[in-house]
Amino acid sequence: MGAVRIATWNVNSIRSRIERVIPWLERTEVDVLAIQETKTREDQFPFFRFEEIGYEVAHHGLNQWNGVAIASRVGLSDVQAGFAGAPLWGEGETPEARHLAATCGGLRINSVYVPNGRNLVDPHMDYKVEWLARLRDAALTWAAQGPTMIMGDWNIAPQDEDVWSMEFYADKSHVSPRERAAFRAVVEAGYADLVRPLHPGPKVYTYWDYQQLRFQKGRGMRIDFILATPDVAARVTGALIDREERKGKGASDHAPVVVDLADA
DNA sequence: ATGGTAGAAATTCTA
Repeated sequence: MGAVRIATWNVNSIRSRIERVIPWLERTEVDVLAIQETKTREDQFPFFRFEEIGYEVAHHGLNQWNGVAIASRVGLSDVQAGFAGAPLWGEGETPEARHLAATCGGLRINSVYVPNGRNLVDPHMDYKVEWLARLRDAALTWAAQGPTMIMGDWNIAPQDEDVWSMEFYADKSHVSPRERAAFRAVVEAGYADLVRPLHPGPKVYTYWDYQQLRFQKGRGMRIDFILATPDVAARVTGALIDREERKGKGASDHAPVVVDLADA
């Protein structure tokens, strides 16, 4: 496989964002895009818009919440929705669309949308930590099977420098020791952060709340990550957090994160 | 001025 450009992007509704996503794909020449928060059922996903510009798409969406997809122009096979052991949500044991895997260009691509813990004492926080623990178990298996990438919205800021104010987040979700330990455990299952070495902080963010002019004020969080096994990490030739896509009317609250990989 | 932003769907939930 030759050089490839891989990206992840929480689009916050694929239907409301499609007129940004399609031109962005064409402009940036991304070969594989992992998408999170499609917020749509299968029958409402705009498959044709991707197909008409040369991408195959796999999507996993159950309702108006969550939803993950992978678009690829370097092949897309062995699609798997959900990983083995993934917990169900709540008393109702509701399945949620938070993981999709496919093989693209010789790489095993995992698009993940980690649950939002909401706050430190919410039941969603226990669910989040459990979900990450089970992801870690799956990730350990994947790392032994071949070149693997796990990318998406992790809803965790692993380091203090990954938020605009630790004082603001001190008693909130995303920065707690539990969440950070759960993220670190996935990394320690055999993965590297492909972007941080090229774009160290502080003040490097991938998400800015829509409220309070957070983007304009530079008040963001780094919560979207591309992790990969060492064989993939050794191929990285460049990385970009595309802040331009956070600008203007109709932007997602997340920026796309992009890496370039050299020939295998 | 008791709000604030955005999206999906249904009069509220999620982030």
